[in-house]
Amino acid sequence: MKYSEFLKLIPDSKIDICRAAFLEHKDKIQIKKEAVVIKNLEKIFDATLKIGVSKGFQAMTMRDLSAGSGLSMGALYSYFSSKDEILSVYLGQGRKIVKQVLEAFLVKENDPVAKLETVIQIHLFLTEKMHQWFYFSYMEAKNLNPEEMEKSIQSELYTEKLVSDILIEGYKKNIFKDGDHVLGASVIKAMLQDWYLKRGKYARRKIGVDHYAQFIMAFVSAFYLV
Amino acid sequence: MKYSEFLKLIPDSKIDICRAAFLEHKDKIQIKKEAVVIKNLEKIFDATLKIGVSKGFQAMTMRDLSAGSGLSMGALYSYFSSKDEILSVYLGQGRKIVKQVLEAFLVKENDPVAKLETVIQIHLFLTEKMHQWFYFSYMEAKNLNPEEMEKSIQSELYTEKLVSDILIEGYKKNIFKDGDHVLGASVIKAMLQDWYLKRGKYARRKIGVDHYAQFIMAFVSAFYLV
DNA sequence: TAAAATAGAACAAATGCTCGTTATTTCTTG
DNA sequence: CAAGAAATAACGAGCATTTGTTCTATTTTA
Repeated sequence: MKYSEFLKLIPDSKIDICRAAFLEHKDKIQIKKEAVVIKNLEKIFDATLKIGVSKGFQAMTMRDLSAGSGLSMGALYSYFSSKDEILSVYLGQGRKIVKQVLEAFLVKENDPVAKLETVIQIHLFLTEKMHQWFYFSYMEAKNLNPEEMEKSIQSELYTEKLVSDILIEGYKKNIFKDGDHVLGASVIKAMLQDWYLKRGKYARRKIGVDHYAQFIMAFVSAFYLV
Repeated sequence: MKYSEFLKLIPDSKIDICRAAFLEHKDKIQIKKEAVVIKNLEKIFDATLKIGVSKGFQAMTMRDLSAGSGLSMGALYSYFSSKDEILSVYLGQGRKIVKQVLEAFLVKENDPVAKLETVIQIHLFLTEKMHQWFYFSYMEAKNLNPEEMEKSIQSELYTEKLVSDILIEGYKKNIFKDGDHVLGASVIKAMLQDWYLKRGKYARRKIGVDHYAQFIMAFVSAFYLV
């Protein structure tokens, strides 16, 4: 699959995140009308991402966010009860989308090689589409409270397990070589993460996501295909 | 080479960093006696690393640092003129050590395969020994001023170039396959970085640095060896 | 005892958050 | 369908606290 095809197949993640955040936090948000909430959550999350990526969440002040989102301090606090809550909710909702999309695409495949290619591609495509969110999530996870941080770690391990399960299945079907598949998955994950952690570098070198996906698949295949 | 052997071959990086920092900033540091400076720089850097890794440099206050290092606020400011300067100096000195050690080991090798193995091993061993420094450096680089940030990026690209040069040399000698060696080096770098970015995960799984180095070498060899 | 090093109170600026007020939208009623 | 009333949303100055930094007083060292 090409990235361009992928884009056509998935809904707009931005609005999804805002709608889901509203539904899940309806009781905490002091604003009642859905349309208003979604419109402003989008402003808040957009500004959080923009400022957060450029100077870090800790360094972002509520005044920065107010200026960036176009909402007053007071308005911000009628959507979220604290600065930290913005981070928690935003990262939490993003994680859900990631899980949903990955599973939706993986369920279509049966062959281990196709599954491996799919998980590599879709992970890269997702991180391409939401690259700022991923970068932000990676860099700011340590600023979350312990339980939210745990969720973040679990989310990482979940993706890794998707990969290691595929490797193990492939080995059992005599398609992949034997080996430490957990460590293998870990290393593959590292390569996938590099795509959004070093976005600027790859852009400067004019390496696109389709090319990167194909390269990673070749790299991994060389080691695992029998 | 094993990590245990590596450790015997290199001097204590902690004291090296402090001594180098003193020599280079003698004029800026208001304290005159070298022994005093080095003793206290070590306390300051240790505390910076400890607090910085756990809560991030931005969130670390000078009072945290004062408590953590056992020095008063006044004392801290007779070693550094600002909080940011601590970060700049510490990261800068660390980068120097990394460069020195990598080059010292690489110069001993001639064969591309041996060079590749060396750069993988030494990079991993260095990041094992200084893993907190590397993690801290990676996470806080974006909080540096533009010129220091540029140095940080250059330092990353330098390591990558070490790898890509080896791959290209190996290709010219018909030992390695053809391909996009810059992209290859980039991906190898990502795997190397994972070692210190996910230190906790590997520790929990009881995977040691020697085993990880051997795995990465096998992974890379499968793709590159003709 | 003079120089060097450290201490920690004091200061201005900045920060997260609150709360009384104002503006806007929606509903009610003659 | 007005126009007043009620509900909802947005505003932003102000509060207590915390922050990086400075400065003078004190202690330590040689």
